[in-house]
Amino acid sequence: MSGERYNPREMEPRWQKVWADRQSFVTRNDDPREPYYVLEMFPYPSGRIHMGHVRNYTLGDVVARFQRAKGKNVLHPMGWDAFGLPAENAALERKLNPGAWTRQNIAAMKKQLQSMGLSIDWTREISTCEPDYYRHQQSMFIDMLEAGLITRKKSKVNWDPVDMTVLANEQVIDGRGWRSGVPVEQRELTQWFFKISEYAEDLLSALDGLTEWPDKVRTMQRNWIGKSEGLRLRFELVDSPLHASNIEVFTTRPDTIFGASFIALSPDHPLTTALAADNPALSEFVAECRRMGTATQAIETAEKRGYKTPLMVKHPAVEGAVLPVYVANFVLMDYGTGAIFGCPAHDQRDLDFARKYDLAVKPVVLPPGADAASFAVDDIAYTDTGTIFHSGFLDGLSIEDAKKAAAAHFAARSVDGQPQGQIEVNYRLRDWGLSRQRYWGAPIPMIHCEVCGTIPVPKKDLPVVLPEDVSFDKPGNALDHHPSWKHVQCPQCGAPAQRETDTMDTFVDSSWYFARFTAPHADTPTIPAIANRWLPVDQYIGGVEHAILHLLYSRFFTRAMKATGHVGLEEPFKGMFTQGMVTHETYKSEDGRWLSPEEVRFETLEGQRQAFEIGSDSLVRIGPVEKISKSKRNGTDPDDILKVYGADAARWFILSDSPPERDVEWTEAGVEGASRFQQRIWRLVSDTVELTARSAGTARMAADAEATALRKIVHRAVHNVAADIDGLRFNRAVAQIYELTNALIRSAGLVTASPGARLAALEEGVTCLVQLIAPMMPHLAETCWSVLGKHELVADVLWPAVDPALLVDDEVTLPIQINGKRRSEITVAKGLPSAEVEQRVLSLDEIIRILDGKAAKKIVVVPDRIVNVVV
RNA sequence: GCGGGCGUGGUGGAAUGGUAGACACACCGGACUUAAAAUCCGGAGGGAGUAUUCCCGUGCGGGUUCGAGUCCCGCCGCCCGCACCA
Repeated sequence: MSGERYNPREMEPRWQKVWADRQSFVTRNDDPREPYYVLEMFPYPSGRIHMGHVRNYTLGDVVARFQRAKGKNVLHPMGWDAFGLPAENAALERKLNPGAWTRQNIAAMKKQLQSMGLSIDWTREISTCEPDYYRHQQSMFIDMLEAGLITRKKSKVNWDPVDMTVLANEQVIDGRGWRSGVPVEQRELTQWFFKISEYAEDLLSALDGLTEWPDKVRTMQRNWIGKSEGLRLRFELVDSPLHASNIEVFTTRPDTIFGASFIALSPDHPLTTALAADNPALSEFVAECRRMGTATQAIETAEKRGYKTPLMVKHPAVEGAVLPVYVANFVLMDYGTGAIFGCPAHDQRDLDFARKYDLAVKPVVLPPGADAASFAVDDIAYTDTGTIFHSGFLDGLSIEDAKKAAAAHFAARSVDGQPQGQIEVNYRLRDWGLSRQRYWGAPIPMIHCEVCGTIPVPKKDLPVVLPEDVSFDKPGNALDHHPSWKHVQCPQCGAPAQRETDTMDTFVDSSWYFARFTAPHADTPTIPAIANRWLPVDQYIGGVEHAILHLLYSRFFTRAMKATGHVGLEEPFKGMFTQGMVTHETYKSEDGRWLSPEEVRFETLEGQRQAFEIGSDSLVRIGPVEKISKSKRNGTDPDDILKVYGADAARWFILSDSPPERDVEWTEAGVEGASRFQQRIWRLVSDTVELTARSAGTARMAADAEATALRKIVHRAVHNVAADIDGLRFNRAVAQIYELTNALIRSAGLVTASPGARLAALEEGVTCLVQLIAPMMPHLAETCWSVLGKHELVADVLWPAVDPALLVDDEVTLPIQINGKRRSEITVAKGLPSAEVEQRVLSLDEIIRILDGKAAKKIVVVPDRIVNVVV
């Protein structure tokens, strides 16, 4: 037996079948054990899994299998984020039916995932493109609409005038449609919105409670929500044309009001629009600003430009002073009030603008230590701390105090019957527009009736099923073009009416799938009691690219589901983990073609690794390690790797090489190493079984020192590996397992001489080793487990119990430092009093020699850790 | 510009303020073999020395400490996110 190699290709499908037949990973909601929910972000069914998926699902599977071994009732489901643009593109480019294309991809990817040996409960599989799923989403949409969480308003979209379609921002390249190549227009459409902005404060403050999330993600969300506290300030117009008598601005720097030298309006401000109506020059300026607006990258470098209007406002704090009103290209309509006051001395943009249009630059914040008489601002605005000066009643105050004083001052005055200044909190976060003028998405369950208005589809008529007999011959939304689908009778008055043909943003689909998994076959969106028992997800794992939108939307949606009675909690994900990317070397031929790893072979010549193109044998340039991408062709197909090395080797390698939050470089050598390690374990297990068989009947002797030493190593490894898996430090867990394996192999070589206690310790160690590798290399572990003569599955066995007595040593080896440099060491009984340690150290021959008669000034003894002699 | 992170051998990376480089990959040497693969044993941060051993070493410069990769201050470099947000 020991001569045979372990054959993953044969064993892996076999165990996958055993797990499936025994329903090993089917999770019951009424299982009394403590629940544990681990979830990886579900994939978009593009057709094939990639290395990022392999990493993501391996990480999750280790957690799932480990928690199962710890006795938890583990929920580890999988589904498909199945709506989205690529299906429509496939329809356009290859004349495929989006639904058929998607379902075929799902089938292929499911097979691939299953070949990875993931411990997934496939009975809970869901796919967002099936009416079974989205009918509940439609029903919740109606609930949320009725609860006032959804609104309908006009909003700008990118419109491709040739394809007659709305484009996502990433489909706009240099201001042009990605397919048509024509300039994109901004169009106003009436669209549905989730009122996420009403939850801005809650979503922000609750971040503090998400202690098991990466700081990076929390910070990104915080910035995205973008809270800023300031003052809404009203400036009286000198003349009041056009029904307006004042201009409202938002500022976070009311302390600098005495430095104000102009007012700037957004090109989209209502007052601008009114002024432009009979002013062609202004309306041309506005149009120009809009054209700039689409080319997002140009914004950073765009010059500050303005148009001076005939309007003037009164300075709110300086009697008799007036300020000019400009329309400026850098003022955003959808933040604050769409108007600002410019204080050039203390804001870089305002300064750039003021220099261009020759406006006053009056410093009002004096830097510490600067001279009030001579301090001036040149080309760099002063934005640091200081003392307010040249500012009337604010003089001498700190910035913070001046902000408060200004707020109080303006609150007490009134303009047009309203306070001149009001404290206001603004958020960058805007409402979540969920309408997509797209076919392949969940239909929004609304009906437009000329008589009754826009009304929800009655719940009894749900789902509003997406028709799959569609044609993509015409540009635009295929759903809108369907000959019959949108024509319905109004459910209220019976008159002919039209369905809403917009579909929901796919982010809606992914904002609640984690809740659906808890009761995937229920005929309501959730069964609240069950959802509440499973949620929040204990450990959610995915890429950092979803750090903002998906996670924020899910956090909002969970709150909305709570408000509508579908769950009883607000935060969906207790633990969040963002994995790093999978990278690979890049290869380029001499004539500049990217080569895939399969097209390259390597040789080591005089210690130098060189690459050659297979076939032509011409030299290949080995390029930098980069994220795996199609364009650079530096990816390996997971299928090929699984076929050659097996799932376990791939899993093991991807866990072993880097901490999971960092990028990992996929290397052939690395996965080969994993494969070799697999064989070492297999040999160790086989040898142990053989030793046991040969020594049958030999009397067991009492434990000797050797046996105890081995047992200590084993128990320590069990303890440490558990702690490392718990902390998601898989690379360290792997290192621990390597050390244990090395120790066991060494000891297996010694056992032959004297069986008995040592063999028993070896057997215990090997049994534990198999259990330790089980979460990571589950197929190999099952094979070893059965060879060890166990009858149950290792997947069903509890994590080995650690004997605490074996974790402590009765002796410790302390390093001895002289002046902080390690010079020697001493082995003493654990817990030996410091005074005694000190005495023994000083009487060591070696220490006496090094000290060479010099007296120790001080001796630091850190019990059971280290000794430092200071001379 | 703002925010976050990271700098340790040839490489990926270990290291509650306490022996820097665990473990692995790659490499080198040896054993086995007709040979290769596989496997096993051994070596290895840099420098000096036959050697016991000594000196230097965690991006750079300071500081705190008996003791700093780790903490503090100031730089340099790289990566990521957001960005005309008033």
